[in-house]
Amino acid sequence: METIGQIIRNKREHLGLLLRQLAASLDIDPAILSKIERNERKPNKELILKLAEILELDKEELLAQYISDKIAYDIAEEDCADRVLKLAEKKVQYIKTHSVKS
Amino acid sequence: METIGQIIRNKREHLGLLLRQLAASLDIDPAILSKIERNERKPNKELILKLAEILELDKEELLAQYISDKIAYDIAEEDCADRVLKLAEKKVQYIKTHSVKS
DNA sequence: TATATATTTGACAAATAATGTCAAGACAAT
DNA sequence: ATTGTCTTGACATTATTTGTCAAATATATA
Repeated sequence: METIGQIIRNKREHLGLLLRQLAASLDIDPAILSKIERNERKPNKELILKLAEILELDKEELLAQYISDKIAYDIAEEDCADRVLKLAEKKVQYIKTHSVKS
Repeated sequence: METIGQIIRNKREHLGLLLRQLAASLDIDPAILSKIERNERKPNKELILKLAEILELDKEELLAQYISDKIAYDIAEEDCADRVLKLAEKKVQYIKTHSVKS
């Protein structure tokens, strides 16, 4: 299973970009990008969208990977992870059907 | 659909406890508990476990409600919520099967 | 080996978010 | 009006996230 960091690093290298070059495009310090690619630090949503743009990756897909990573990390340690995900699904449905459409 | 706050308030009132009494048992300010019961502030895991203990609620169940609340809140705004949950499920499986058993 | 370039690491600062404290306000019952 | 309960909001404290930087490490090549 490929991590977010691996996806980013693979794509960057495939495009022949240096870490500092991509970092410059993203307007962040190369040290941060290095840590993100090694999954030592988590990118935020804004950065994910920028990355998808620059690396020509599907925005929705990368975002889904990013959010699911966060969730998996949150609940992996719990032994009720399956139940949690089922409940979350229900709640999302509920929120969607009951929220005010803008 | 019952929220965490509602579950707590219902049970507290059913047990005939005043807000300040339960707050004292939990060793928190009544203002905080008031906000938690109205879902204005989120309890943390430690508090959830204390609450389950004192209110005689199932620990696993309350914890599952609490975590799924957090997740649903995180992803409800995304329009790829379903995909995110499916991915999270896979990742949890992966983490579980690949993590070192203590 | 020496030099240049790229990445990693860790210490630290700054910004942001979570949590705790408190007093005044609102509400209901008597 | 007084008492008791809960709510609200301003503020302080603490924790977490995010950003900055320079030194250390790694890699390649003359």
